[in-house]
Amino acid sequence: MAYASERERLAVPATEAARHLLGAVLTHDVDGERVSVRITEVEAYMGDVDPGSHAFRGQTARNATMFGPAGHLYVYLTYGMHYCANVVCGTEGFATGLLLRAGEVVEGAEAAALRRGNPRTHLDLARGPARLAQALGIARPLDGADVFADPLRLTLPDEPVPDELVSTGPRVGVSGPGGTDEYPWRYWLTGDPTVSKYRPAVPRRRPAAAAPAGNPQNA
DNA sequence: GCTTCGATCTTCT
DNA sequence: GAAGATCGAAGCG
Repeated sequence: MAYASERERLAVPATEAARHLLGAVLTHDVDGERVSVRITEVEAYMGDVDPGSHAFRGQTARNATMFGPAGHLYVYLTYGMHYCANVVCGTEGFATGLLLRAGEVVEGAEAAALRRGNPRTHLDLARGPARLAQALGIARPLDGADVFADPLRLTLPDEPVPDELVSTGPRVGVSGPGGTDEYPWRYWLTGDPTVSKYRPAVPRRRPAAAAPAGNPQNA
């Protein structure tokens, strides 16, 4: 079936697979409640050569899925409260993947809005990696799931998106090497209204000094 | 409208 | 013990 060849289209470097994934539709079926998202923005992570990747320091229990075969979902919790989802690409063992950064809900918008709580507009339903995951109902138990098998279903476009419709740029939220335009590994559909706004990576400020000089408590 | 900050907890050093 | 592939609300102009 088409499934085998669709998986093969992801078994290439993430920078290439990105053009297959843009415009693709990811569906998640939870108890008959289906939400589908058309992917409009992705970010490539290139395994152990990529300082911005979770896999940079080698395989751990958390990122094991990234080291597996293409076409599986790597789901992780970030900042203690948000889930993000990657589609694993490339060759097994090389830990490359594409972070789903943004998309447009094309099916099940009501269910997605319910999960999201308080979206301002339809476009906000899946704009941003954590929002997209939440709209689709993706959480940790889906880590390692096959995107071509229940309860997920990824449908790639018949043909890769033409280059002229794809923009590239620096990655978002990645600090240090790998976050600059030295690695333009963020891809989006040019002009798509659901693409998340670019925010430069800034290290969070440390909490105010734990022991301020003038504090009497600090002896 | 844009900028800044707090929430919250897992994972790795 | 510290940082992190984020989001949303509050504050300010």
